[in-house]
Amino acid sequence: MSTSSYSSKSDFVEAFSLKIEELGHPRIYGQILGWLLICDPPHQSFPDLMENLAISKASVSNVTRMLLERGLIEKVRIKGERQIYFKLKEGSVIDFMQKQLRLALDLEEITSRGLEFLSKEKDTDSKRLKKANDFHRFLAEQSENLIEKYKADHDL
Amino acid sequence: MSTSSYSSKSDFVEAFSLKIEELGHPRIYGQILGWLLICDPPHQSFPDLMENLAISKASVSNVTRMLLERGLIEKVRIKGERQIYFKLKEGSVIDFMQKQLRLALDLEEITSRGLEFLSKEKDTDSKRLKKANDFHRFLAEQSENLIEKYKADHDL
DNA sequence: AATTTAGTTTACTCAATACTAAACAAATCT
DNA sequence: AGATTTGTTTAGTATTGAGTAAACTAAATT
Repeated sequence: MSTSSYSSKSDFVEAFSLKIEELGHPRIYGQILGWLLICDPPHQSFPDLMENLAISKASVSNVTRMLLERGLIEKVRIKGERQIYFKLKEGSVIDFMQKQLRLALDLEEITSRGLEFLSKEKDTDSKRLKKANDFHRFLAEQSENLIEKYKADHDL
Repeated sequence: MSTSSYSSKSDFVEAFSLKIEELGHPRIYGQILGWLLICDPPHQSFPDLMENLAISKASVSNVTRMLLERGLIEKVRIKGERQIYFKLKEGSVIDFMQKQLRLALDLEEITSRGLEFLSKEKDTDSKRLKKANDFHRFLAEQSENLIEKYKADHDL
């Protein structure tokens, strides 16, 4: 499987945003993140984003707000300029994936409560759920460790 | 945060399916998986699923087909009975999460191709993308290791 | 063979949401 | 103050997909 590379920045942005979209985010969410990974300069204005991604002003406004709230991008102000610029926040890639890994933690909690209920009911077969709970706890703990280890080793 | 447990099996199923739904699956997808984790007996017929989950026959047919294709459930036949039964496949919980972890691998590949393109273009700043690629490769490798370790230690 | 049972497929409805255009608000410049 | 630039909010369109009822197919029982 030789990784045939992209033939434009747009190609990368599309592939990247498609993957992000699969996770349930709006298309433009991934487009902006992807673009901010490779654009030059690293900070981009409203018109920059509108032109390069072919999206409306309203979309830039709405989606940048989402990304700001989630702490994935930040505003940049430049002296003497009226426009807002946006750039990726340091560590945003890690934060993004860390959020994904919360799934294991959530499922651990849900299965844990399920087990608690089953025990009250003296339910015959809690084996399946117990296995699931074990696995999710393991995964939640270990993946958290992974991130911490990475952060420690790779300075931010 | 004391985990106040559920007060019915349905409560568990709803909580579980809601979390699965967040991942982009249909509601019923998670409902069936959740129910098959706690139902008694572990194998369930069309009417079982229709009644306990309050869903239509068509939905049972469609969603069980999806789950079968993905290898998360399997058919059970009982001698002298015409009905099909479904049960969770052994290891389905692990398989499910392993699929989630593919995200890191996919993003590693996408960022890798992006870097390849940037290098051809002699792009000034590939620092952001390189960092992202590093991180995703780390995560893909390590999380794969985690699963393997778990499988080795916990016999299936 | 005819009828009942079991499951699939088709066609439709309904709800959610992404995205945008246009109206609006706020701030800066002349 | 008036005009222009910059960004937000509102209201509307359009697409997508989940879920179901009903029609259909296949198999087994009488």
